[in-house]
Amino acid sequence: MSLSFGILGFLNYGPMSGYDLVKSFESSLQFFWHAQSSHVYLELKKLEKKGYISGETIIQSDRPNKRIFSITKTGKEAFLNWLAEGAGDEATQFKSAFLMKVFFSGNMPPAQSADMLRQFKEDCENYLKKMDAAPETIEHYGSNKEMYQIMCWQFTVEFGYCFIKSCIEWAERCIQKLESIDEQTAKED
Amino acid sequence: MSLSFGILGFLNYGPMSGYDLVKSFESSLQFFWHAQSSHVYLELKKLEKKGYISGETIIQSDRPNKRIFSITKTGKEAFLNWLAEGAGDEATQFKSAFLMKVFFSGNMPPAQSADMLRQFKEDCENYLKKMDAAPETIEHYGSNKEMYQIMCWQFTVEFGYCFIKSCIEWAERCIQKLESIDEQTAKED
DNA sequence: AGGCTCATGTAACCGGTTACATGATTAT
DNA sequence: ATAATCATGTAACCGGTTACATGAGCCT
Repeated sequence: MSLSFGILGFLNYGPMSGYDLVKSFESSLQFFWHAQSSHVYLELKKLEKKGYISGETIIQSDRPNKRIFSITKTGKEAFLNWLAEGAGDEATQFKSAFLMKVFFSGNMPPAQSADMLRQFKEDCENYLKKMDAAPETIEHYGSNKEMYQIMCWQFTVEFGYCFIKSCIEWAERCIQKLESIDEQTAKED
Repeated sequence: MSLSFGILGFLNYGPMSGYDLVKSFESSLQFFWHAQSSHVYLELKKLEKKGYISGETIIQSDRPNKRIFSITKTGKEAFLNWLAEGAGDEATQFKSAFLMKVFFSGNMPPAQSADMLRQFKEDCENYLKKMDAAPETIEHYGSNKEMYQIMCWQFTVEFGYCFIKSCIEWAERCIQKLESIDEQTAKED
C-alpha cells in the first residue's frame, strides 16, 4: 500500500519513468523505505489500472524505449487524502527482528551478545558516515513554499540521524553492562 | 521467518500452548513485534512439520482442550543458530510509512503537517505512559545467569524508551520550525 | 573485451493481515 | 443476561522479496 503512495508522491512532483522512480527512492526515501524495481513496475501497472496514473510510451533511438507516467486528477486526490489522514498508530509501532534477537540473546554467552551489539554499533557508525557524505540538501531556497518542501525532506533526514545516533549510544550502554557481568562471571569461576 | 524464531525462543524457556504464546508476545515483544493469533497457529503447524517442535494434546474438562508444544533438539539447534548469526543489515534498516508521509507532507499546508506531528507526539507520549505503568521487570535476581537473562529483556525495553523519547523531541523541533514558517507566510499575505 | 547505465518486466514464493467461525466456562 | 477468558483454527488476500530474463548503447 505504502509503496504506491510513495510512487504517487513522486509523480506529484512531476512525470517520470519507472526507472526514474526507483532512482528517486534510492536517493531519498531509501533510509526508511526500500523499493525493489520489480515491485515498482508491478505497482505502476496497478495504479494505471486504477486510473491514478497514466503512462505514455516514449520511443528512443539511442536508448531503450521508456514509459513516462503522470499522476491523474483522481490519483492526486487519492494521494492528498492519504496525506491528510495523518499518522495512524503504525507510527509508534515498529518491527525489528534485531530487537527480537536482543530479547532472546540471554540464550547465548554474554560475550557473544556483546559481539552482536558491537557489530550493530559498527553498522550504525558506517551508516552515519554514509549520511554525512551527502548533507548538502539545504543550501539556498527561492520561495517560502520551496523552503517548506525542503524542510519536510530535512525532517526525515534529521529523524534518521537522531535515530542512528541514539542506537549507537544505546548499544554502548548495553555493551558496557554485558562486559561488567562477564567480568563477574569470570571471577566466580 | 522471524515470528517462527520468536516462537522457538519462547518455547525454549518452556513448553506452552498457542494461546500462551500469543499472550507472551503481547506482554513482552509487542513493542517491536506484534503477533496475530491466527498467524501463530499457522506457524506452529509449520514448525511441527519441520520437526522443530512437538505438540501434545491435553484434554481438559472445564476448559477447551489445548495443545502444549515443546521445542525439539533440532528446533533448539535452529534457534541457537539464528541467534548466533548476529544482526544482519536489517538491523539498521527500518521501514516507516509515517516517515514517508512526513517526507511528502510539503504537499499539504504547514499547519496540517504540524497537526500530524502533534498527533504523533501525543501518541508517543501515551505510549510512554503505558510503558511507565509496568516498569517492575527487574527487582531481585538469584543467579547471575538469571540476571543476565533479565538484562537482555531490559535492553529492549530501554531501546523502546529511548526511541520514543527521541521521537517526541524530534517532533517538537519539527513542530517549532513549522510554526515559525507558518507565521512568516501569514505576514507575507 | 568487459562492465556500467538505461530500461522493463515475469513468476514463484513467502510472511503477515483481516475476516470469519466456534463454543464452553467463569466472573460481573 | 452479558461480557470476558480460554482455546484453536480456516480462507482469502495482500504487500513485498528473490530470482530470473532481455538487450542496446556507452565508457574504459
